[in-house]
Parts: sequence; structure tokens; C-alpha cells
Amino acid sequence: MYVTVPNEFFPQAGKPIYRQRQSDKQSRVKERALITGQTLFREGDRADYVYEVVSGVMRLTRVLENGQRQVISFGYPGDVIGFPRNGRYHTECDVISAGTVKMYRRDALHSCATDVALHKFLTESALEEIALMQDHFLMLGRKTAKEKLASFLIALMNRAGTPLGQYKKIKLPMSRSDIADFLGLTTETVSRTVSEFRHKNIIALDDAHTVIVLEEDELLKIAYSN
Amino acid sequence: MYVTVPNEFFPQAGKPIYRQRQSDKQSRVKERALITGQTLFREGDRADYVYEVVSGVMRLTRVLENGQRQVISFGYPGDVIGFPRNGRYHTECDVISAGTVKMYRRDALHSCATDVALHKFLTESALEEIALMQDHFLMLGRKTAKEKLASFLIALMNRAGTPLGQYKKIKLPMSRSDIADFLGLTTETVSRTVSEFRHKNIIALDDAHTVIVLEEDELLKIAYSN
DNA sequence: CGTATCCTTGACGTGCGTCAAAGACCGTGG
DNA sequence: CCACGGTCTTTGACGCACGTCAAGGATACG
Repeated sequence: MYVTVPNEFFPQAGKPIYRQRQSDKQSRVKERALITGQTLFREGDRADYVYEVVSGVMRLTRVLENGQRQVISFGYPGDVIGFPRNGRYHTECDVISAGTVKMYRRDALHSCATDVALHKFLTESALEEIALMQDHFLMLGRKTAKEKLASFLIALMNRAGTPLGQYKKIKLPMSRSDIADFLGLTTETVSRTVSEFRHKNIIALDDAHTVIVLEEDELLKIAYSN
Repeated sequence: MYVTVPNEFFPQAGKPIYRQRQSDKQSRVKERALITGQTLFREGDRADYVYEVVSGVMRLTRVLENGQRQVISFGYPGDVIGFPRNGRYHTECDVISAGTVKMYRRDALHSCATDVALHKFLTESALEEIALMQDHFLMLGRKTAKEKLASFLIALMNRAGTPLGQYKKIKLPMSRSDIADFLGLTTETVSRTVSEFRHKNIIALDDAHTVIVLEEDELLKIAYSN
């Protein structure tokens, strides 16, 4: 089995594949290749498409007037991103890790005239998104730096971790400041907390962007006990 | 004009009435009266209905294992609440202030077979909800106690404020701890910050649950300048 | 190989949480 | 009508987790 704890960031982890749309092969769905650093859409752009991440990792952000940034979420394969509001995107989407996305015309969200299954898929995804974000509120509002980081690593491990002997390896394609802006911390605090986990032998680092989880139980305890 | 600033909590403030569904009078939509303290639904309940608040104020909360509580949002007239995930509610909904709700069968969310306009209304509301929550992330992640409270009061004023001479009056039907759990603070900090605003003559209190906004500009400055 | 960016670590200050106690308010029953 | 207990709000004292400022080390890219 896959998901052992409430997975706040990536609730789809370990889900059956019913969200994968098999019918896409025959119906011709446009795909688009994306390179690292590219911007898929900006806040305020007219939202002609809703995207499903096929591969790669995306970052969704909002910016305050004063330049403060909040990372809303990271888009992993299977995630649907770019839900519009009043026909426009309300976040910016940047490509953290090269990949491809499927493009669905926006009207598929509102009308089931053309494709009933697609419509249902997209509305379900929107509801999923709401639930997911509600979970993240708990995180931002109430958790300490340690709890936040532990939760984040667990979520990422469940979603995108790869086995490494008896351990699990996590690739962190995003920067420390991305993580900080996602968790409502500073880069320094993220870095310090990572170091703390490392010194306690809960995790090990291959490099700054590759984490090996040595003591999953300990991470779980930190994330959810207090 | 009504809305002068990005309204994080209640983005519908000052919106035209296109979200009000005129057709409901002829089609018979079930309504339900609610008394203060009542629980409309609980986390995990099967979500047979999606609700639209007609009058009164609702509180949507999630609870952690350890008893910590996060107030996800307050439901004011015009808000749609109770979006399901996998057919179940993922928040608890309690009635803070007596009122009524319209009841829409859940399948109206997924299918436009029965009522196209209703379906569109509900999916639009869901997208609206997503945008709204993203705004709230900025709040929880990055703002100070003063900024949080100022933003909250402004949002409430725009959404539900009533004129009082040259000033605006805000009824706060929720408790201090509800506000705290919404903003990711403690009751003590909320109380202290309210007192601070009061001593600086930015606001005045009729009683603990009735705020008069004396210096709207000052509140705005606090909420959005820094 | 050089430069810009990212990450880490240290020292320090402070905003807000914690603990505690004293009003204020509200409903209930005598 | 007043007495009384419970809950909610306010205020104070104190400590700590995390932000801020600063500098050195690692990594990536041209």
C-alpha cells in the first residue's frame, strides 16, 4: 500500500487510476512540451485552457503588491492546474522541472455538451483541489516549522518518492525559497530545519535537492503527533 | 462602489447579482431553516446536498487529531458551502447565526442533465471558492497579526458592514477563538490586536461583537501596505 | 574558470504563543 | 428581580520559535 497518513499536499497519492483519462488516445487531446524555467501562464491571463500535468513539476504562485510571494501548490503528474476565475488565471504557473501537459479547452469545465467524461473529470478535479487546499490551511495556520517540513517531505515521498534499498529517495526539484514560500517560512528556517533532521539522522542528503528518508516513523511522529 | 481592495475573504462583495438564481422561485428549491448552534453537516457525512446560504452565518471547520481546529471559512449569504470530495463532506458546518439555506442535490454539481443553469452556478461557485482560498493562503502564510486582523475586518466590512453615520458598523457573530482559528492566531493575540486598534482610535467597540470602523484608510494601510 | 545564484550557518531581536488571573456577559433558577 | 455559575474576553508577564541581518561555502552555468 501507498498512502499511510493523511496526505495533505498530494491527496491523490496511491489513488486508483480512475483519474487517468484513457479515452484521450483516440480523442485527440493537445499536449504541450515545457522546458525548465518556462512560464505556462501568468496571473490575469485569459484562461483558454485548463492543464493536466503529464510529466515534470510545475509551481503555482501568487504575488502580493510588495513582492511577497506565496507558492500555492506544486503541480505533479496527474494534477489539474489552471482553474480560472471569471475566465482568467489567478496564479502564475512556472515550470520547475521539464515535462508535458495536456491541454483542455476551458469550456469543457462549464459545459458537458462536447465531452461528458472530460467534464466530469475536470469538475471532480476542482472539488479535489478544494479539499486539498483546506488541508493546507491546517498546515499554514497551526503547524511549527518542524511539523511543516516533516509533513511536506512525507507528502512528497508518498507522491513522488522512489525506493532506495530499504529507504526512500525524494527529489526536490524546487528551491529552498520555493519550499519556504509554500510552507510560510523563510529559506533560512527551511535550511536550518533540514539540517536539524539531518543531524538527528532522520534524513540524509545526497545533495541539496535529494533527500533520503532514513527514519520515516520519526518524520511521521514529528508531522502529526503534536 | 463597494469593493475598493482585493477582498480576500469575500470576493463576491459588491458583485452583481448574477450569482443569485432568479429561476429558483418557479422551480421549487428546498430551503431549510437553521438555528444558532446547530450543526448542518459533519466531516465524513455523505454529501447529499450542496447548500447556498440565504441568510445567517455559517462556520466551516476542520479538526486535527490532537484537537486543533482550523476555521476554513465563514459562510455568508450568497456563499455556496458543502462541496463534497468523493461524495462526502470534508468539513464540519456549524450555524453561528440563525438563518436559512437552499438545498441543491449533489448530482447537480456533476451533471447538467437536469438543470443547466444550476449546474453552471455550482461549478462557477466551486472555481470561485478555489480562487478565494488561494487568497487566504497569502494571509495565513505571510501576514502579521495586525495585517491579518485588519484584512479580516475590511473583508467583513465590505461583505456585511452597515452604514452608521459617516462610519461603518460590523457585526461579528463569531467568537474571538473562531476568528483566531480562521487567521491562524490565538484568542489572546486577536483580543490584544483588537484592543490595540481600539486604543489607536482606528476602531471602536459597541460591545465585543460590534465594531465601528473609524479610520478605514488606516485599516487599509495596515492590511495591505507592508 | 569565473561569476551569479543558491544553500548553509551564526548571532541577535521580536512577535506571538503560553500561562495565569481578573473582569464582562449570559442564561438559569430561586 | 437578584444571585450565581459558566463561558467568553481582556490584560499582564514571560519565554521561545522563527524572522532578520550578515557572511561564508557550495553549486550551476556560460
